[in-house]
Amino acid sequence: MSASRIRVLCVDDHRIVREGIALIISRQPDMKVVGFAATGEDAVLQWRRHRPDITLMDLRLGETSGLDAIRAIRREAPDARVIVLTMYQGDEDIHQALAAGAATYLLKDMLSDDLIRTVREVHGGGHPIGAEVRARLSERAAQPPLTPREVQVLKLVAQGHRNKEIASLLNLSEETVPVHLKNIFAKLKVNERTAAVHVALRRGIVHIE
Amino acid sequence: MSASRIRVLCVDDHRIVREGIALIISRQPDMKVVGFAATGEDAVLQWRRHRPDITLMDLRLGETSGLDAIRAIRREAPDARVIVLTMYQGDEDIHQALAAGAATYLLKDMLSDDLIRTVREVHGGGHPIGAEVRARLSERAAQPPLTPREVQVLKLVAQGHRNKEIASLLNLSEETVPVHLKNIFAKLKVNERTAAVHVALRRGIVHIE
DNA sequence: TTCTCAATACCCAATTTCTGGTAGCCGCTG
DNA sequence: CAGCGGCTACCAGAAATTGGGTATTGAGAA
Repeated sequence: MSASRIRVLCVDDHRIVREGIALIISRQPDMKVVGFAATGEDAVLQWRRHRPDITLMDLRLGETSGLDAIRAIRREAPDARVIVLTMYQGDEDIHQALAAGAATYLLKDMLSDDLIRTVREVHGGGHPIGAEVRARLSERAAQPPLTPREVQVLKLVAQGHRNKEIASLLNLSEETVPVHLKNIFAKLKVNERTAAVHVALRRGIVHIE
Repeated sequence: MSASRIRVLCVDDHRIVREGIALIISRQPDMKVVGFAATGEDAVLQWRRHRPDITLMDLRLGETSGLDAIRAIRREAPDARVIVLTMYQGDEDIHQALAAGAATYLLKDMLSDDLIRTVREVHGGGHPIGAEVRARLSERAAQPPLTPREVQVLKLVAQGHRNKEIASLLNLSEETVPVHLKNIFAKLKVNERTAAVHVALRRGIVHIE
């Protein structure tokens, strides 16, 4: 065994995918998989235990969020190198992940050779951002961002709540919810709640489940 | 090389996943991957070309649907053995896939050993249905099914269209759309359109993109 | 054939949502 | 400190949705 293999932690909520990616990594002479995790909490625990050189992280891990795991890991070790590897290509997903400290963002529709190359580049300190991901980021930069409160309201709308229920859930006056919605509609360039939910789902601003 | 390896066609729109699954399959002495496809159309073409013993098929292949591919393949060869391997666990997804002729339905959150075992069982003519999948199916059996027209209306609602727009898109009177919605609400046990969309997304009755 | 069901269309009342304002409070920043 | 943005609250009219009916047509099953 060579002296300095790149040690990889593999985080994905689908066992088959974890095993497949592990096989791809393990075939490389200069890499090895040192641990697995299926949830955000477990990812942080495994990271502490193994202190990997690279963490391959999916977002949306069942109940928990890979985003929170990235933040927790980077808080403990600001130079930790996390590569997001996911199927979600919403501009908000991408922005949030990179803002949380991910070194780069990969879509699962990529060749394993490119994954391998990216692991080496990030291990060497690089931040290689693909063309498609870059394009999504600049799209997002051109859009007005929603405030935290607006996102909160939008999530409840996406779950099918009425304005009255949302007001009650957030301890707001019944008159305030429509105000937030008005601003949300303007920012998302729609004029009704179902359309707002549709746009928000596609952009990764809110998620199902 | 042994005389009769199980010949597998691997259909998934994510290259990394395709390669990972192919590695898992190829490690088995009695199996080999004979082809790949990333879209529904390509799946049918590759199936014709290779006539595999087993097709591992994801649903939701970008634009196109794995469901249509299953139907097309089974129409050409009613004894073709297709295993659905996907992350979607909506009861409607499962029901549609099995109704289209899939031999079984696997969730990606499974061990590779179980995948391997299932491939052998299906190749031997079995229809092994997992406990979780079976549970979802019986859930669905207890629900009143939506009619084709109702699904059509619901999809347009999920895209953010108003009743007036839906009526226009489907060449209906403006008065007919609310009737369909009333029936949809009753069947999904909700009382507003956003809640209906939420339920429909979780159950796999409609999809985003 | 009779019966059921999907699909269509119309009516009406109640409720909710949408759209336009104005305005106060608070925390942060230049 | 002055200004800005985020969050809150209220008002009011217009538009859309929701929930209660009834009824016709056509296709397919009993």
